[in-house]
Amino acid sequence: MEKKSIISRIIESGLKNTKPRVNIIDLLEQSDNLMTAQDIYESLRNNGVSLNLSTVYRSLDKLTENNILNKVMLEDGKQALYEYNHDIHHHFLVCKSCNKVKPIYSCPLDKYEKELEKKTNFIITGHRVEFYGYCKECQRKLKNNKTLI
Amino acid sequence: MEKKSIISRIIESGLKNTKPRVNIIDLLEQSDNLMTAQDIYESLRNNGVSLNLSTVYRSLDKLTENNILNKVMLEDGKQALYEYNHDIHHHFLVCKSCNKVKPIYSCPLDKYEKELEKKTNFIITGHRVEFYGYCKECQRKLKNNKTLI
DNA sequence: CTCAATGCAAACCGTTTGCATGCTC
DNA sequence: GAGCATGCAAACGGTTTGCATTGAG
Repeated sequence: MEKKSIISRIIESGLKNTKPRVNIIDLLEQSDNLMTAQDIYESLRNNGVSLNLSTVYRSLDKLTENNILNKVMLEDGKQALYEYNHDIHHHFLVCKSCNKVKPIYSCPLDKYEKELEKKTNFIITGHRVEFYGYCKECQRKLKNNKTLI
Repeated sequence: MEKKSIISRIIESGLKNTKPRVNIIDLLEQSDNLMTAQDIYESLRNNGVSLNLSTVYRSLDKLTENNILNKVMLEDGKQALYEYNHDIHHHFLVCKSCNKVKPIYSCPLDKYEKELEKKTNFIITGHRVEFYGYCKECQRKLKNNKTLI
């Protein structure tokens, strides 16, 4: 994505256009993986961008509030992950060995959600789905090591 | 559940039968709601059981490891919740207003999971699903207050 | 008697916050 | 120039850990 469109996305949200915000969005938009605040901080520092961890957290909060980014909490609950919000509904496939997280762009829950609303009298506004298992690479590694039960 | 069967469940797992463990299992088995470590700690204290928060955490760890309890991390990621493990596959319906968590004992994902395994070459060992929304009571309250957007 | 479990206090670690300074609009 | 954003350091809060003591098997 061009810097210009990143900047206009920030401004349209009513936020101020600052270097840390542009850099964070740019990084996440280009990243294949979800990243933690720490990941982002280190990655930017390593690329010569000087900024503070608390700025990263504050930026992530603002950008998540404004739907430019998504915040994701996986099962372990240790630390939050962030991704650029492409506005495409999706879920995740998480490898329990290497911890890689792959997005899945199909969702089996639409009909089920409607049924559930009727059954429970809830208004359902969203859902979260994750699949846990072992990716192809780790299956191979673990088979060789015989550590996969 | 009777104390006796709680104790035998502990012993069968190879753990030692101690008061904190029996009390924690007993409490969670009878609770309608998921509880945090802090909840458990306070509830037991209020019932005259003297024990330490770190004992609660250590017990919860051991009991979760041994599948007597389940540990659940919701979207906010603030604190872990625990439930007695009835060995029935289920998911949760979470009210974003009152934070109540209701188990749902149906699951729409079995077929989908198989498809996904083929498509992605993952071995899938489990999944997690939560629905977020507003429960009947909170819908009413919020409608009156006009604070539900 | 041995080893696992507990109590207590201190550490941990991801995240948040208060305050002075800087920068965007 | 006004008000939001940042840097820095300190606080927070849930959870974990080291160590001496207790208690189950």
